[in-house]
Amino acid sequence: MGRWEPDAKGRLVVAALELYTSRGYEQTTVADIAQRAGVTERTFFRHFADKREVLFDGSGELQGLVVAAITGAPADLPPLDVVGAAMERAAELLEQRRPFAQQRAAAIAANPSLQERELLKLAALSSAAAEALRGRGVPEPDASLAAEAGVAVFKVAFERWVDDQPDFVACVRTTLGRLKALL
Amino acid sequence: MGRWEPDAKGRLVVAALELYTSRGYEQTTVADIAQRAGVTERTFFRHFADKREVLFDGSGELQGLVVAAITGAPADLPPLDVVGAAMERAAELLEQRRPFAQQRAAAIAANPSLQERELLKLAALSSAAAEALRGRGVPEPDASLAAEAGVAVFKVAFERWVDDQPDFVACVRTTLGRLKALL
DNA sequence: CCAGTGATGTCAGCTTCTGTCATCACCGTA
DNA sequence: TACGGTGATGACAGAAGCTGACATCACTGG
Repeated sequence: MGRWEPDAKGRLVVAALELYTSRGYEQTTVADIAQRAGVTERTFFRHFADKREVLFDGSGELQGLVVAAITGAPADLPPLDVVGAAMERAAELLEQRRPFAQQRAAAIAANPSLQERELLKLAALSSAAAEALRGRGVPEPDASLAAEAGVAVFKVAFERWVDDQPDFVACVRTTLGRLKALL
Repeated sequence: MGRWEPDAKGRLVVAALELYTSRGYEQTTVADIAQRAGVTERTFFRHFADKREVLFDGSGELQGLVVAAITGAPADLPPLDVVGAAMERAAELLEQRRPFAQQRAAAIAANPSLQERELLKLAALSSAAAEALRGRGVPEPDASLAAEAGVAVFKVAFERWVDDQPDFVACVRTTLGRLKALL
């Protein structure tokens, strides 16, 4: 055994989610989270840039998956379907952690500060997707529009998946279908 | 003349935008803004919920315009065109204040904290638009998707308008056209 | 002339977040 | 075995964001 218990970062994530859920984000101080995780407040800020970021540790991984899927998609697939297929890849990450994702989504839905951070992560995802589309030769503004539309599909599909639709890929497919039908 | 100079709120907005522009959002303290506006820090927080909100005072007005436009649109117009037409109504607000809007957009683009707040306002706009569409009988998930797509069009069109395309309505029209072509 | 109202000032205090230095188990190397 | 470097953590001070409580005082209506 080391000098400290291992995985301080993971303990901080769990502690934060528990406290955000039970007493709410605003009523939770970083000192509370740190104490529950068995570290000091200063250590929290070494692992996470701020009090919100503790719930968004996996966003980089998700973005990497999506970008790779866009880059590796068949060359003749239309932009919107490329992004749609890439969003389906997110299922691999999500389905494994369904209970965590649901509890996390509930905490975020309950607090505007956390919603802001979520929206920023989704905007970053959209920018990265647009960049990947441009790498495939899709011009502007089509790349940005397809990326934004894809993220919109993701948002709606994710909401349905959290709200008891068990198959995320199916959620994305039907949602994308509805979007296409709108025109 | 009253006990105090009138329009403290307006002076705070101007002072904040000037300071965010010249020395940056993070390097500006609320005390700086208040001093430049000739009030105390406490008065700043009476007019604005936090340091970011000072740049988003007009967002409620914009949302009201858009919702009214959706509610009052011709009954047979397809949802996406309803939202598109509503976004064009934003031109009335924007074209009047072009220099202000440009300087404000530059400040926001330079700082992630301000971007978060902007994204939250746009998400609120999207929610309100979806609600207005539902009021017209558009079912879910079509209402949310059309609203999200409309906001995506707004974002891209706004970016082009700020970047020297003088006619906002034209930006919305051509951007919406590109989106439709994607499907 | 006077009481009520509303915008502001003053001040104390909590929380978030940062900079800086100290500690000390672990690891590779001599 | 001894020893110096490394990296995660603790301890502490302090700036800045934000809130609650109370005081002030021009203005307003009666």
